[in-house]
Amino acid sequence: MSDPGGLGIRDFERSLPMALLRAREAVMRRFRPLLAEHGVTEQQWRVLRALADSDSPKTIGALADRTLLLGPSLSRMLATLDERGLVLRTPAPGDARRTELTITAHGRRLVAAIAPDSERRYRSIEDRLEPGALDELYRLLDHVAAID
Amino acid sequence: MSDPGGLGIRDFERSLPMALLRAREAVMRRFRPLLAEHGVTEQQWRVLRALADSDSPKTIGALADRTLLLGPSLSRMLATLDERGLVLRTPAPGDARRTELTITAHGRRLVAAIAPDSERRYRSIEDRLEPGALDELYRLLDHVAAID
DNA sequence: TATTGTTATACTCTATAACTATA
DNA sequence: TATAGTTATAGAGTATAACAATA
Repeated sequence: MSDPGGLGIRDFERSLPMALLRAREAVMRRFRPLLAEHGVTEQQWRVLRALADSDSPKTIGALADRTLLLGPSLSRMLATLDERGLVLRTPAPGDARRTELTITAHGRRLVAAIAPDSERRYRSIEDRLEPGALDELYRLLDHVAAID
Repeated sequence: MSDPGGLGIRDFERSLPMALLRAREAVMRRFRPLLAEHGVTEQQWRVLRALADSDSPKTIGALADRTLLLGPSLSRMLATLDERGLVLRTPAPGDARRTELTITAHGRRLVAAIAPDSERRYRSIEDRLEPGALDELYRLLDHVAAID
């Protein structure tokens, strides 16, 4: 059924946003309980992961691009994470408009505490797919992400 | 860089939820302006598409599964769509607990009005990918969605 | 008792605009 | 004037629990 209602629109099952969302939901259903146990939201986890990823401090703008969060959302979230001692906000040397963000030792410990269970769940997903499926999936997703 | 911070967690770029989100964002960036022009949110569009897809009425529960929305969110949203004359809520014959939902003629006209532009944008995405990439992507996404 | 849906509540995120400080 | 970030505000969605009606 390629045009079920005769409305000139593709089948709902053939909607790329829906297919991406469904896959993401299936994955996140396995990770959300873990994040909840440690008191972090999905978006906060994105921020902590992005900061833990490298040792170089990041500006808020760079972090917003990387985590797909908007400036105002990030701004408030970072204040919360700062209060919890998970991140550090310092004025950028050389440009006082910028804020540099680094993850604290406490923040790193939180990431490290979640990591083993996270990797275990990740592998259980990988094990249910054909060999090489994830590599191919990443490749295609990167292509789609690069369209604009 | 497979374990950049030495925290036992995979690189942020190798996070499946992030890769799925990035791809979805790239796609949605092209569709959101169109939906906004017609005064529907992303989630409302999901509901209208799901209802337009078949002629058989759907219960709220079935619709929630299909659109990946929660009951309470759907409940309020359907009240709004009903007020706008886009959907119809009727008690299910035989089981008064259930509500059956159908898209109205007005709703179908809205879907049909958005469809051509939507399909055009969809094809422009398809054109930027390798031939067959979308078919393969759907196949892999379906596998991931089926893990639970 | 279990199921279907609604209402209540609190929280978070999205989105845009206005504003401050700095460049 | 442009840029980086914050604050303000409105709106929408997420998530859980409590509730009513029906099965």
